[in-house]
Amino acid sequence: MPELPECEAARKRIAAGALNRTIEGFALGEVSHVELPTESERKRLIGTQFTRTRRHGKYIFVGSVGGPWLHIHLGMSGSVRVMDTADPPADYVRFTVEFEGGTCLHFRDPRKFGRIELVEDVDAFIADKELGPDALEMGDNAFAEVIGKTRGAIKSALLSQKKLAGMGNLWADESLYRSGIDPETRADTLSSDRVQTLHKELRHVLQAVVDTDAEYGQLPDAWLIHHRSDGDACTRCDGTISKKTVGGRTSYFCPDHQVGTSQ
DNA sequence: TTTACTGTTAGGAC
DNA sequence: TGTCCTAACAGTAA
Repeated sequence: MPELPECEAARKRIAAGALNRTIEGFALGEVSHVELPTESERKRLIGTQFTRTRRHGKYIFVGSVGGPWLHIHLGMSGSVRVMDTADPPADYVRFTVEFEGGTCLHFRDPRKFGRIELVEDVDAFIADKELGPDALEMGDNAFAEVIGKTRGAIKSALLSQKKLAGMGNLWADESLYRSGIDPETRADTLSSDRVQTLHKELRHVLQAVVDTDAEYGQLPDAWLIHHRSDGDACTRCDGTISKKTVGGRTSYFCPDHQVGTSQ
């Protein structure tokens, strides 16, 4: 379930279990329609070790000083796990990095929207994709500037990886819920106070989820994440949760306390 | 059997 | 030129 916090949890799992081990080989699962490193790219990595990780938004990188980076994007349903080679394999494993000593890194991807590729220069990659600043590292002024010149819905703006990298559907809804902003509100009509509130809540949401390693069960029951269904009681007022489509994505919100900008 | 889905992106509309 | 929106991608689960 990969938005920024889920990707950060994945990065931490890789950093904890897959660094400083010599790469012995790779295994491919059922890989039609999945973007993976070519055979010659895989050969380049054999005998080397990963020594560091990076993450920008939803993009995860594993690499070594002077060597190429393995870029991992989890797509809509991807996940990674460090396992013992002897452990029973999970379903939908598309790609496995096998390390010396019986450890391996599994990339699972049921819906095949994820991808793995070799990248020489992470900063150039980020520039090439035109990604915005990482959502957790963006400054107040930069956030206000980007939101202030967006004419579309605020929800769509939050989801645009070119404006800020890392927000996804769930945590965008959660941030707007806490901020009392209707997801359909035109971004450039929000007062600077409301933009500042939104930025504060957005960071709070992402950081709190990062702190639980994206274990949703550890998040407070009052969070929208536990009430994403039509007709649930709002946990912040007397309203009722409803849903609508904004920018082509389902948005859960409370019409009583989440309001737009009045004329 | 039908419908929805946590991400990205090409192509078209404005 | 730029910004925004929609549909499509593939597979599963409710």
